[in-house]
Amino acid sequence: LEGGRSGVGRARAIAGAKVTIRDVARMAEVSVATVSRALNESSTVSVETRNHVLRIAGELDFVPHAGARSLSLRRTDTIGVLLPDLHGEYFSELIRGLDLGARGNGQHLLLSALHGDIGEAIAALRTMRSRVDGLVVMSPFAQSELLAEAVNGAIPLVRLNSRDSSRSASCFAIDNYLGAFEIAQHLIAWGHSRIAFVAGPADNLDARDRLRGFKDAHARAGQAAGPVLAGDFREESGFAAAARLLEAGLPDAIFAANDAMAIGCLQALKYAGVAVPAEVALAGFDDIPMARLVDPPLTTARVPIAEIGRLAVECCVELVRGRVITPGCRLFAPELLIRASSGANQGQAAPPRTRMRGRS
Amino acid sequence: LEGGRSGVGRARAIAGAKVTIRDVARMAEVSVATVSRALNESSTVSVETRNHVLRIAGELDFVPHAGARSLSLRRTDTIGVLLPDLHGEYFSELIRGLDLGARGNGQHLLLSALHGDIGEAIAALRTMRSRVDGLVVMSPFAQSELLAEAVNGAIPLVRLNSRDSSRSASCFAIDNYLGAFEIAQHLIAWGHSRIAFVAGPADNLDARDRLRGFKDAHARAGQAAGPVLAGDFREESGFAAAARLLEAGLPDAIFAANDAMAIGCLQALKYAGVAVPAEVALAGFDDIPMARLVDPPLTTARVPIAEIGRLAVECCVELVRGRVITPGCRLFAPELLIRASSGANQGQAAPPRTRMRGRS
DNA sequence: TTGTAAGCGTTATCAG
DNA sequence: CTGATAACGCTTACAA
Repeated sequence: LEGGRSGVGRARAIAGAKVTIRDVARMAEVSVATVSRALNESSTVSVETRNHVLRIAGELDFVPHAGARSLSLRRTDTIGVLLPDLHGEYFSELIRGLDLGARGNGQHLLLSALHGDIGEAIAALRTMRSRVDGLVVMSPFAQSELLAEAVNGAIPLVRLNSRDSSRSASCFAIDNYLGAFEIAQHLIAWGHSRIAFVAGPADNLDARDRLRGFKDAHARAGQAAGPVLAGDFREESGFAAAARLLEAGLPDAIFAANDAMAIGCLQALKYAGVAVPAEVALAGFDDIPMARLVDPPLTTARVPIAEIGRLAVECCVELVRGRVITPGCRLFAPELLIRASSGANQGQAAPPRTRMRGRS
Repeated sequence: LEGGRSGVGRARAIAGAKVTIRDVARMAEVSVATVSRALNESSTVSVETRNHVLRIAGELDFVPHAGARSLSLRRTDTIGVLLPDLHGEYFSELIRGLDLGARGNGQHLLLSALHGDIGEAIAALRTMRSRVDGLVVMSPFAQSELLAEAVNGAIPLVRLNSRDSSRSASCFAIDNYLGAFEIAQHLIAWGHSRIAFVAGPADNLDARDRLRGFKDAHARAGQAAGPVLAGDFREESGFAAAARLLEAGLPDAIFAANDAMAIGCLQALKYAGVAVPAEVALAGFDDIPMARLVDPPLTTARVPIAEIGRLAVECCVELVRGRVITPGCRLFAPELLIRASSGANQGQAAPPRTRMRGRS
C-alpha cells in the first residue's frame, strides 16, 4: 500500500497538478507541521528529517501556495508600485532601480502604470492594498494627498518625487528646485540676460518646482526672468514653444523644463537655421541618454532616478518590517552637466563677466 | 449593546486596522455569506441588502484579503512577467503594452526584471509560480526551453520573442530574420557591395536571427556578405566595432543589429570625420525614438513591441480562463523605415543600379 | 433571499 | 524533535 505512493507523487509532478504540503507530508511520511518546519528552515527539525522532506518536496516539485502563506503569515512579501505615464529611459531606469531594491530584499514587485487621472490611481491603490505589504507611489498630481488617504494607513506608503508637507509620509524626491536654480544660475553667469523658460504641465509638481528655481535664480541675480512658455514635457511642445519664440523674437537662452522639450526646441531652431549655442543657448533637465548625443550636446541636470527607486523600495521594506523611520522628504540634488549647448567653454575655469553676442 | 458597533467600526477604519468580511457582516447585521454575495455581484441578493452592505463596506473601508480570496477561488488575478535585462525605450514600451493588456483584463502584473543568467530566471519563475495565474516570459537565452520546464505545466506560459520549436507553447515574436533580410536587401539594392554587420550577443536568439537574415539576403542577391563584427547590443560596442572598421578599411555600408549599436557606429564615424551616408551608409534595427533624431536619421526596422506585449498578456489571460488556443509562434513583421542614413533618396522611386562612390 | 458550515493551503500553538 | 489542530479571510454548496 505504502509502496505505491512514490509513483503517484511522480505522476503528480509530471501532470503539473497542484501539489500541496499535505502531499509532501504523505509522501515523506511525516506531518504537515514537520514539512512546514523543514521548508522554513526552522531549527527544531532534525537534519535527516529536513533533508528527507526537502528531497521529497523537490521530487514533487512542490511550491507553497502564496495566498495561503500570506493568509497565515499576514504578509505577502511583495511591494506594490504605482507609476504615472512615464516614457523612455527615465521609466526604464526607475523600474530597474525598483526591481533591484525589491529583489535585494526578497520582495516581489506588483506594478501598475497609470494612464490617466487621479481617480484611476486611487482605484488601483485600493485593489493593490490587499496584495502587497507596502506601496511605492510616484504621482505627479498636485492633489496627491488623496493617494495617501486611499491607503488609509493600512500599509506603509513611500512617495516618489512628490515633495509635500504631509506630516507622516516618507518621500524620496529629486530637488527640482535646486537643479533648475543651478541651471538658470549657470546661464545667467555666462552672460545670458534674457532667458526664456519652457514649462512643464501646470499640475505637475516637478514642473512647478523647476519653474520656481528658474525664477528664484533670476531674483537672486537681480535680473528679470524671460518669458515663460507653456509645455507638457513632450518633445512636440518644446518644438512648438521654440517656434513661438522664433516668431516673437529670440531670447539669449532657452531653458526647457526637461530634456525632451529641449530637444524639441533644438529641432525647431535647427530647422530655422538658428545656431546653438552661438545665437541661442539651450539647456534641459533630466539627462536622458539622448541629451549627450544631440548636436550640440545638451547642458542639463542629471537625476539619479534608478538610485532613488532602489532606496524608496528599501525604505518601504524597512517600514514593513516595523523599523521606525522618521518621516520626511529626502531630496536628491541633481548633478549639473555643462555641455556645449549652453555655450560654456568647458576648458575655461571661470565664466566671462560679459559676453559678446552676434545679435542684439 | 448593538448601538456601540457603529462607533467601533468607524474607529477601525480610521486606525487602519485590517477589517475583514466578518466586521462588515457584524456591522451590517447580516451573515458573511451575504456580504460576500453582495460584494461579488451575485444576483441572489436583494437590492436593498446589497446596497446596505455596500455602504457599510465603504464606511469601513473594507478591502477583501487577496490571499484568502485566491485560496478560495484558486486564482490570483495576476499575470507574472519575466524580462531580461532590457534598456531604454524598448523596455518601457514593452511594459506599457504588458500593463495595458493586464489592466484591460482586470489583471495585476507581477514584474521581475533584470535576469543575468538563466539560473536566476528559473529561480524567479519558481517563486512566481504560486502567485500568478499565468506567465509571460521573455528570454533571450538559447536554452530557454528550460524555463518552460521550470513551470512544469503548472500554469499557462506565453513566450515573448523567443521563437522556438516547442510543441506546446504559445509565443509572440518579432520576425527578426525577415526584418534583417529586408534591411540588407535594401542596402544591397542601393548598390552597396560591401556591407559589414555588427552582431548582437552570440547567445541571443534575436541577434542570431538578424544575422541569418543579413547573410541570406546576400546569398539571395548572389553577393558576398561583408565582415561580421562582434557586439553586445550596447552603444559602446557599436562604437568599438566602427573603430575597428575604420582601422581595417571601411565597407560601403554598416548594418548594426540594433539601433543602439548603429548610433554608436555613427558617433565613431562622425568623430573620424567620415560622412554618413556619403562615404558609408548605415542602418540599425528596432526604431528606438532616438533613431529618427540622430543626424542623419537612421534607417531601421520598427518593431511593434508594445503591441506584442499587450497581445501576449491577453493570450495568457485567455489560456488562464481555459480558452483552448492552438499553440505556436505568431511572428510580427517589422516595418522597414528608410531614412537618410542608408543613402536612399526617399523621393526617388527606384534605387540606382550602381552607385558612384567617392572612395574606392 | 439568507444563514450555516465546510473547505482552500499554510503556519503556529500546544501537547506529547 | 514531532504531531494534532486551531486559526488566517473568503467563497460556496447546502439548508432553511
